[in-house]
Amino acid sequence: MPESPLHAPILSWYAAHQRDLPWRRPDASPWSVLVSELMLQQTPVARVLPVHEAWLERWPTPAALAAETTGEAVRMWGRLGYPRRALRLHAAAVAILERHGGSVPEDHADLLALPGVGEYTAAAVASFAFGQRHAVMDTNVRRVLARAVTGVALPGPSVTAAERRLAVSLLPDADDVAATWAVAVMELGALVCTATSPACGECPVRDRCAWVAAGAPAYDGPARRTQAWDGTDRQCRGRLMAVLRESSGPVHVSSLEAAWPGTEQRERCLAGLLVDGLAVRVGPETYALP
DNA sequence: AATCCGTGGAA
DNA sequence: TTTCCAAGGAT
Repeated sequence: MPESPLHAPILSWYAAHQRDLPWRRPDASPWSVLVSELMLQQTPVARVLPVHEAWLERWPTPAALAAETTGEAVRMWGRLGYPRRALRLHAAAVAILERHGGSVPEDHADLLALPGVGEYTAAAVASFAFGQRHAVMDTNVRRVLARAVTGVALPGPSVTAAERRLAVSLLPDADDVAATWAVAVMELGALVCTATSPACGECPVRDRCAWVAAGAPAYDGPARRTQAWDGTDRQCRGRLMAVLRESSGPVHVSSLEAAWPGTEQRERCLAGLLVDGLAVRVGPETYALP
């Protein structure tokens, strides 16, 4: 289906309201786009901006990053969260160098094969960096389509086949238009059709929105489990990683003990960090970034 | 398929 | 203060 009544209003809205983000500029490299996508996984734009800028300045190409240790990548990652993404980005740089001569691949399947690149990120890079026609399904797009087309407040916990069919059916025919459509719907979800308090008064398709037409009914799908935090392994790992990150060299176990009092959990989490490659043991009682 | 994996700002 | 959640991926 080439034409939908949603297309023109959303494309016009995007042309007028899009944010000026570094990875969207005309001179942004595919590498810049790929780095941004890894950083933006589960992480707000505002926190990504400064790290992305420093990252691209230090490592302007995949080859430059591939020449570094993984520890430097983890350190530069800073407090973005989910530091395994830094390892994956480094591994992706190595793979790009080895398999693609140092250039970010254009092919969706090649992108998907890179560490840290799943279905969403592969489609996003292929679309945003190379102007291809793909269904780019992130949480923003899913929410916009759930409301505007399906008429429900929020999408379910995982992408369904029906959602994917819907997204594909809405793709404009032309590659370049489809690529702009993808980023436009995403931007609408990020700026207007937000999760908690959507600004329907500013929405270009409010008069066509199935959810608004239905009276904006509350979410009634399966319960969305909220992640626990206090006392979890994730919190413990975060504390340990912060100690390693903030030290210029190896740290003694006493520093790690000071960061997390529970011995059993601390040792389990430290072992996990070693397995993940986020930390290394450099002496009988000292640890460091890899 | 369900769980795990960080962080910090905003409501 | 507590809760929610922000351009997901790997297992």
